[in-house]
Amino acid sequence: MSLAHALMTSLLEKPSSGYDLARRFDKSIGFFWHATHQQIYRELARMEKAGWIASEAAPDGGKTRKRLYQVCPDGETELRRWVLEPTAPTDLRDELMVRLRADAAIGPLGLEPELRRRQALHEARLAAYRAIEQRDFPIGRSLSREARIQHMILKTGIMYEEAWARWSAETLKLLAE
Amino acid sequence: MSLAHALMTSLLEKPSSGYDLARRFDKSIGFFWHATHQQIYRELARMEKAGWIASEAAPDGGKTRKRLYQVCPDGETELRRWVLEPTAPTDLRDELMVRLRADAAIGPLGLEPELRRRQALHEARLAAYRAIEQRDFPIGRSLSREARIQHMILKTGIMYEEAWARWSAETLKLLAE
DNA sequence: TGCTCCATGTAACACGTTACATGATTGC
DNA sequence: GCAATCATGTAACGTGTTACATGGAGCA
Repeated sequence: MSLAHALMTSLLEKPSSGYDLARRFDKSIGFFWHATHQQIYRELARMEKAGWIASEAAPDGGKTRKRLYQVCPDGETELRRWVLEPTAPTDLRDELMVRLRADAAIGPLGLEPELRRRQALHEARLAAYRAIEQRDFPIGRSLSREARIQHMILKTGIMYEEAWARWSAETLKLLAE
Repeated sequence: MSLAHALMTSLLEKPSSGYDLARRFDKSIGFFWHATHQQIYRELARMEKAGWIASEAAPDGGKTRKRLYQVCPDGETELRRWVLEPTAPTDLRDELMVRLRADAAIGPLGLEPELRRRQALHEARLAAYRAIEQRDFPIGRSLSREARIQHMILKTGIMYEEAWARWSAETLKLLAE
């Protein structure tokens, strides 16, 4: 269970509603970790029951049903404990790899359009990340420790999309041979 | 549902038992896509019920309970259909990223040992993949289309582990600042 | 009035993990 | 005889996805 900890990390920086979390889930985490609102509401309910977070009606005079969540001391203790647990690396596990392998076994089946689509998709994301990088981490500005780590996380997303875009191009070349 | 299609791809190349599939799940897929034997047995049962695969007792004279599965025409039809479906890219979603983000918010918490552990882990995998590459795809040998695609998939795994090893090193440097 | 967005939720299901169980074969 | 490995399975649970539902607020 790690969605809970990801949400607490977001809430630590800014108390938010489930709806807000669902939409952004926090800039530098949400870019590469999507969660549906159902998942988030369910998890928030569990966390509140466990005493990790607490909620109050949003300060809008009861106009909306919005609830603001924030992290309790127990939640931060739990987060500190969890951070130092060992992690298992995430598998690659991209379906395109399986399709490619199937194409090798019984193909050629015409994967080129899909590869071009994927390449465009990764390049679009790459452009979006780079725009954010220029906006939030301009060159030559000295940054706090926190900002430097956040920048590192964004750069990881950039590296990831670069790698997939390059991979798509290379694989297209291979299929064209 | 894509485990089914991954399994069929493996079975197309070599009819196998659930046990065999669980152990190797096929070289160039299994390296970066792990599945437990329970998942595989459950999936094989479903696929047989759907008429995608068929099984027979292994030709060992009933000595073991081993069953050999192979792909039926309906299964191959389904696989061909599935291969051309559009794919969604896999999220990065590595827990280390969340831990790092939490460290930025409430840290420093001492993530260095974990990062060194992860770096060593990725480098070990990298070495294993490279050994396989040298064994199965020696330089200067001309390869079939199928082998070239399989080589591409292995190289993807190599790129992936390289990227994570490099990332670990860079992040360690950042935390040491 | 009707549309879109805000904001939260229930229910059912698919997929993945962990624990436990069973019995046969192989090797020391 | 005992342990390890082969080979298959059941059960329970945790996480993630999809469909559907509800009602208020803001705007043309």
